[in-house]
Amino acid sequence: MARLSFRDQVLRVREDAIVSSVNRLLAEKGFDSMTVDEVAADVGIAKASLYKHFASKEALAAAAMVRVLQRARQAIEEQAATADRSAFERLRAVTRWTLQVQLAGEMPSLPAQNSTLRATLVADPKYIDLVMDVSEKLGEWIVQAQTDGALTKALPPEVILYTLFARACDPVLGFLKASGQHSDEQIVDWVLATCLDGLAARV
Amino acid sequence: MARLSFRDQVLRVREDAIVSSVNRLLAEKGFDSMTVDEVAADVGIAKASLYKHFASKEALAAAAMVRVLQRARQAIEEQAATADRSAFERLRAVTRWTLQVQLAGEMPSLPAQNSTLRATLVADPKYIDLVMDVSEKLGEWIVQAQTDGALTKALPPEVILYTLFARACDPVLGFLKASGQHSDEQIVDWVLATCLDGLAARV
DNA sequence: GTCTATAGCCAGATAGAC
DNA sequence: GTCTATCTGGCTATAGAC
Repeated sequence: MARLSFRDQVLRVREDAIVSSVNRLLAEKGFDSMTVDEVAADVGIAKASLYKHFASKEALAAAAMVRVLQRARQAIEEQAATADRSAFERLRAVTRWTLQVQLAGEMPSLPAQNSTLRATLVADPKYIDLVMDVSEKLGEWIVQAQTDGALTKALPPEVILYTLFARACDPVLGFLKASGQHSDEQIVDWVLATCLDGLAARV
Repeated sequence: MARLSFRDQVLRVREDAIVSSVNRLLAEKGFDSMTVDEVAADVGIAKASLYKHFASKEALAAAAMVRVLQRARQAIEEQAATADRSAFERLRAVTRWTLQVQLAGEMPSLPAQNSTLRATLVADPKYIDLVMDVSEKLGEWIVQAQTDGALTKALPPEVILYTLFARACDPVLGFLKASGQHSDEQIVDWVLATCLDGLAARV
């Protein structure tokens, strides 16, 4: 990690505040409903200043995605560092982390259809590298857990990986939270159970 | 069903064509990205004519939701009419129907956060009645299937109902279809399996 | 009820002074 | 790099002739 000048440190801190606001607003309202004016107001700077840091609204969203993927990779590495834990248990822990982040309103949600947004994302090497890195590490655990007999062998690893990724935007969490009758931990436990154990009774 | 004059029949057919276009565009691009200009062009009439039929863009979306809910209720009633079928089998059939509709690009997708859209929906008695009707019928089957021992008793019926509803916007279907390596039936079978059987191995 | 033309608004992005 | 002020385009919705 290169030493940063004081100037650059200030800049880093400011950009971090911007990404935090974007992350929260993306989780709250989604990409289309979020406006750059809101972001600027939330950070407390002028809109034109925002554009000195990020080239476009899409670039703001990409930065938020990079940050949440960095957090995900960190969560994965923490699991990788644990001893005496099976691949299945590690996958379960990372999935639980994902659900907790979403329930806490810290998971940015992007529309899968927006083409200019997708173009910005795939043109961002940081984003691409992180997605591939996270996919690869989870993919290894999935194969291992299938070998261990903990995960079903009836599904291809690809399907399992996508199903775990999709927990980041599972609407059931929001439904249950909106009902206001359950604790966050209870909600996470239930959704984790639907994902891993399924709805059909286990004999 | 009241007899309709020829004039009203023409009108009915035209509005049906409008709702079809809205339904497809909502499935394709989502509510925010869909423009009223596109809808008018797709139907082949002027935008001002559209507004003679529907008061707003939100009203268009509500009409599409009502239609897909009517289709859902019909699918439920077809299951209810079958003999020698358990509640669990009926739920599985309806869930399969939902996944097929989504994979076929016929499931309108609306942002859960948009407040003016939500206001239009909850102000529409047709929409509300259909949601309650569908929920009630599925809820009865869920309780029955739990009593039969086919669905897990570890989850409240509410959680199971939401989880089934969420299959209407499961992104895994689109991911797998985008990979282009699997048939639609294969994709539906896999996602249905993740939902009902879960990812963990069954002993 | 259909059309053309346009009003009115809002959001993304920029100009230019400091 | 920060600001104020503005441009530009696109979108919802409507006016008004036929």
